[in-house]
Amino acid sequence: MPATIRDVAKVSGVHVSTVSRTFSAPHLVNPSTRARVLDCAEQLGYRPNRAARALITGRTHNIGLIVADIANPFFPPLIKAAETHARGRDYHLFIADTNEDANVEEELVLALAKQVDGVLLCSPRMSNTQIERLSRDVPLVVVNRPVPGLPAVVMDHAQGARLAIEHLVGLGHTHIALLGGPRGSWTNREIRRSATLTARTASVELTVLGPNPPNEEGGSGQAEAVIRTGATAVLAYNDLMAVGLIDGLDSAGVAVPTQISVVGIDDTALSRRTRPTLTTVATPTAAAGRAAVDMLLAHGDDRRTTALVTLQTELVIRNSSGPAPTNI
Amino acid sequence: MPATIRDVAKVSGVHVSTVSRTFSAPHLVNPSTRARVLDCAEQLGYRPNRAARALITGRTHNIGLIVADIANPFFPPLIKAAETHARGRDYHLFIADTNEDANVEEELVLALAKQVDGVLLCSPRMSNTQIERLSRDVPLVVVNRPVPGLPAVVMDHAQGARLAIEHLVGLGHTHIALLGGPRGSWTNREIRRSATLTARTASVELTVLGPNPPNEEGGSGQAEAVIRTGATAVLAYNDLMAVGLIDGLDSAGVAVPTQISVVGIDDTALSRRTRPTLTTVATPTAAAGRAAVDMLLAHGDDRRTTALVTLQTELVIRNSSGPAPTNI
DNA sequence: GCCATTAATGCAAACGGTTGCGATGATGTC
DNA sequence: GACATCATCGCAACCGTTTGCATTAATGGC
Repeated sequence: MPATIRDVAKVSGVHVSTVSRTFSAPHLVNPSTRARVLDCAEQLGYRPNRAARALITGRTHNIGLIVADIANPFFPPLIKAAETHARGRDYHLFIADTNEDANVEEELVLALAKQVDGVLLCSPRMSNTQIERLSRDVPLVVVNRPVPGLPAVVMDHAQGARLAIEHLVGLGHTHIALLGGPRGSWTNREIRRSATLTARTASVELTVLGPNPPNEEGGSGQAEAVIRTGATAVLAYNDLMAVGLIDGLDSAGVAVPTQISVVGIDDTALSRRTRPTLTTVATPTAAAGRAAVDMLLAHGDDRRTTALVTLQTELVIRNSSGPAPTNI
Repeated sequence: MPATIRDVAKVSGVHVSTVSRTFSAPHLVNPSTRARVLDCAEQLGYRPNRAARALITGRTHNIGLIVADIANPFFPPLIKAAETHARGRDYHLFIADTNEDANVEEELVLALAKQVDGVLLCSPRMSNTQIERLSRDVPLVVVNRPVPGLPAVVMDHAQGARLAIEHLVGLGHTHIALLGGPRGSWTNREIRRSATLTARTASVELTVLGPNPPNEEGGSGQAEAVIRTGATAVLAYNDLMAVGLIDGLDSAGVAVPTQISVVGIDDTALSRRTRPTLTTVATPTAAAGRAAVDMLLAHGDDRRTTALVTLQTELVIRNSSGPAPTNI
């Protein structure tokens, strides 16, 4: 029913190849016939079928984007940026949600492989081995985790953790708790490593808690444990946990930030909306989305590259952190 | 490089059509040869190219999903539900963000048309006429707005507004303000109509403000105006505006809910995280996503159908609403 | 033992485009 | 005016798959 290239050819009285070239190689066709063809195409409402085109060119002009959980407020800004950026380059985005399941993840990459020119793997749960195997089927760019031999874009969490700890030290805190995230998370290891180092350098005590699930329950459930440590400040694995922790402290009658300061990571939209508003480490999620698209489009078909883009983080000071309470 | 149907045919010593049938019509091929073919396919890592298949079958097994703004917390749960539901039926989702732009919206539908079996249009900004025209190019299901002659799934906002107003009346409020949303929004009209009717029936005063942008600024910016109305309770167009309004009231030194009660609409994840937690009308977004996918898959190719699914809403009482302040 | 069925497979034409090659005519150069 | 060059366009094969039809062999009924 929809007009094909043959319909346009018939109406405009030229061969299909000429119509094809009018769209994909305009400089090869005479301006006057090109005008005529375009006119007929317009008339018939013709639009090239990109899937058919992809069959022979090998380029679909589609990009796959796989995330663990769309509903996690960390991802939408990244997705939005990637989508807009890709569309500006005439690419469309396939988006899939794995529900944090590594098997679903693998299946999705395989299913998408033929329909896209590459896949953006955000915070993958698969093993490095699995990921490397998949990279033979389709170009991959990993986001939020470095995978040896594959292009990746990561946030400088080491820097972020350092900034956060230094901020707290500057406020006079001498005992800080680190509310760790999920086991096996590269980000978590980075934060821990950097926080430990920074605390040691500043000669303050650091107590590490975890692993914990990276959501609100993972924060609220650890409120008691945090209080028991005796720390006067906490750095949480992400904003969700920080917010949950504030809730838990609130329920336990502990005031934030007067009694305990709390710092999150990610600067999700959430952090501006809570009471108190959340001091947090801003990770450039939108920039990460754009960078990932760029890397994919740049590398084209040479799958194996060691390119690693590290994006800087930034401390955003709001109301959940304050001076250490003075001992009486 | 990736194995094609011909490679499998060559290795297993049968014709390509037999290989094809092993996958798309297994009952037509001898069990023993089928086993052999499957074996070879497995060996070669063969997976059917869905785009090539679509070229001849006409079914891509892809669904387009177009939203105005992925970052709006209303959408992710809807997207997630639609994606999971679709994948369970062996469909994948193309997702695109229009940045609230009607032209981008139209362009996207056209661009996606050939690559999908249908498009889910969420809260479209286009005119009915535009939408109807597009429905000739690709099957459409509209979400969050009824379009005559097209399948649609909407929330029962009239019911929601009634529940909210009745809740406030029950708390003793006699003057309520309605913080309206964007001009041209069907949802907004529904809410206004129902709120007005309910208020009249209960003999309480209702002051309508707006139109306003449907975000936090649209709420915080109207705080002064709300105070001037003298109302002791407010129903906002959505949670985002409600949260913004609470912020604005807070800055103006007005306490929620002791001086003014605030009720939102949508029950986004946000509403549980703010202080005070937000009383709101829950709209079943996940169910809407699933219903939309079902309608699209059910109607198949008979484009024009008048099916309209209306989903029930529910009042969720939290801490931003309370008894009307007693006059001294 | 013959004929009608049926199961299993091969053949080849599609689907909607792209692209290397060759044909044609026009142009420029001397 | 002959020849090389070049712009323009048609021809046909091809991308990976499906599918109606033809072919073959095996089966069943009598």
